[in-house]
Formats: sequence, structure tokens, C-alpha cells
Amino acid sequence: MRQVVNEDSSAFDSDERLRQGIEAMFFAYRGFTADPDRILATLSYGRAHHRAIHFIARSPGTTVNNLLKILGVTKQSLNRVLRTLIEDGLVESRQGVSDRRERRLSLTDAGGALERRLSEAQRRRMRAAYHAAGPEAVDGFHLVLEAMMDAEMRRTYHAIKEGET
Amino acid sequence: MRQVVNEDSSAFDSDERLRQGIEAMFFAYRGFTADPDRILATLSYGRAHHRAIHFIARSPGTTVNNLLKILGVTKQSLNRVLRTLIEDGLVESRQGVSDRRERRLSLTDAGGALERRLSEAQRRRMRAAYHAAGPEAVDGFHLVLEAMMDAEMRRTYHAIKEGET
DNA sequence: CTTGGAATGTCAACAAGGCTGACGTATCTT
DNA sequence: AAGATACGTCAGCCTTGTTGACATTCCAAG
Repeated sequence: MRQVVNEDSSAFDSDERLRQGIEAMFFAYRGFTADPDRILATLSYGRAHHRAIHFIARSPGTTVNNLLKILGVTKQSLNRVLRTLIEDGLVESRQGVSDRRERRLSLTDAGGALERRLSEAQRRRMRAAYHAAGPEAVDGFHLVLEAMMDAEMRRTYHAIKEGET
Repeated sequence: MRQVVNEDSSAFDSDERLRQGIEAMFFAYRGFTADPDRILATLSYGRAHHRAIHFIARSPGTTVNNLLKILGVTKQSLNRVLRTLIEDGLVESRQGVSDRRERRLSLTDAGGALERRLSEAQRRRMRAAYHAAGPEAVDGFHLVLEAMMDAEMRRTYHAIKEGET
């Protein structure tokens, strides 16, 4: 038997909960990017540079194609960013060994230093949030985020986590 | 007494955990925006339009200034978006009553219809994620997101939640 | 050994959506 | 009457995304 009143009420509640979650994602993402953004601005770099640096640091020796899949942008867009990073001596591009068409990307010392700077700023905030919310909340946080990804991105996310190149 | 080995190990673990959280935020945010983005693309609108529509729907009769604070963009940027929405008959702008300098913004019927379409697409994914992760995880998710916001955004977030205009 | 296709780089052109700076108008407040 | 506030707008700039076209290099299959 259906209890119509309760159903409506719970539908309303969960709807409101979902809306709050949507807004929380929006506001939290702003905070999430705020600290690296400030550093990047002083170097006339943008988020696109940060993303490239992050994933190259995470999978040193990765290829352009691999990076394209991870970042989900066009090669032209990635290339523009990559070129400036290489010109500025933050990223190194070496011809692949087994397949010499590939470029194997890695960070130079200067690139690694910037990556640590950006990452530390971002992790500082994450660490504070994790600490404030507690370990169980953090588990839930990770669970929900993962469930929110597209299936393909979830695979990519796990592949990176497992340390694949 | 400090157990140096364990400290190092746990520092490493938590660092890895934080990096996973950072990447999870990145990939999840893509999923979070993917469904509305597809709808918006068919209408030659962008995320900026979605954000405006969302918060006008959430606080009908809100002012331009209020929206500026919420969205954190310049008035020129917001105005460009708002103008097209008004021209297209999705948003209505009425002179304020108590203060006639203000414009009170609200959605037209057509605007409301689009808002529901976008919101439903986004909520569908959130609902699935919440369901997959379970209610305790969802509580944790909200806790961590809130802790990640800038203090000012947290206030704004709560103000909207409480239904302030 | 040749040839098709894959991986990469690059040129050009364009759009969305941020930004700054400057200015104008209407309206409220003091 | 004067200053502050809310809003709109013009102009110009930047980043970062897009499409389309084309060249190069190289692997692998026939």
C-alpha cells in the first residue's frame, strides 16, 4: 500500500537534498580551484596548464594521446598549453622508445617544483576539509564522487589510481 | 614517543588519499555538468546561462547585485548572459518596488520549463549517485563539500538553503 | 617493400565567457 | 543639493575550448 502523503513529502525532501548537493558542488568546486588559481595567475598560466602539469606528474612518461583522453579536450587545445609549458622549460617531451611517434611527457625539475607548489596549496584545503568532516565523511565523499562520474571517466580514474601509464 | 616509520607511512597514505580526492573532484565535476551541457548545447546556451537560470529559479525576485555575489563574476559578464535570456523570453526583469533602482529577476513560464529540464537531467545523475553510495555516504559528501568552500561562499550557500532572497 | 592508418604537430578561424576600465542614467539617502 | 548605489553598456583583451585542413613520421599488415 502506498502512503501518498509520505511519498510526496519524501520526494520533496530528497529533491531539496539533491538541489543542495548541486549547489554544494558548485560552491565547493570554486573553493577547490581557488588556491591554485591564485598561484597560476601570478605566472600567467591558467587551469588548463595546471591540469596538464598535474596529470603529467601523476603519470610521468605519459603520451599526448593518453593525456587527451584524461583531459577530454581536443589535441589543438592541449597542444597550445603543452607548447608553452615546454617552451618555459616545465615539461619535457621525448620521443618514445618502442613507438617513436609517441612523445613521452615528463616534468623537468622546474615543472616538478611548480607542481608541488600547486598541489600543496590544493591539498592544504582538501586536508583541512577532510579533517573537519572526519574520516567516515571522507569515505562517503569519495563514494559519491565516484558514482557521479561517467563510466569511462571512472575507468580512467581507477587506471590512474593504480599507477598505469 | 614518535613512531617515525608509521608517521611517514600515514603521511604518505593521506597524501595519496588527498590526490585521489582531487582527481575525483575533477572527473566527477565533468559528470556533474555533462547532462545539462548537452541540453544547453542544442539551444546555443552555455553553463553561464544555466547558472543564472538555476539561481533565479532558486530565489525568484532576486536582484542583479545578489546574483553577482552568488556567481562571483563581473556585472559585464553576467549582463551578457542575462540580456540574451531576457531577449529570449526566459527571464523577466521588473523594476523593484521599494527600491526602483533594483531589477527583480524571475523566470517566465518558458524559463521555468527549461530550468526543470536542466535540473531534472542533473538531478537524475545526482539521484543515481546518492542511491548507489547510500545515505551515510551522502551525509559525508555534503559535509566535505561544505568544508571545502570559502567562508563567504559557505554563508551564501546557507542563505540560499534557508530561502533568502 | 609498399601502403594504409595511427600518433603527433601545426595553421587558421571562431566562440564562449571570463576580465578591466570608463562612462551614463536613474534613484535613493543624507 | 550632493554623494552613493544599482544597473546597463561600450570597447578591448585573454584563456580555453571548438572545427577543419594538412604535413610528418612511423608502425604494421599485406
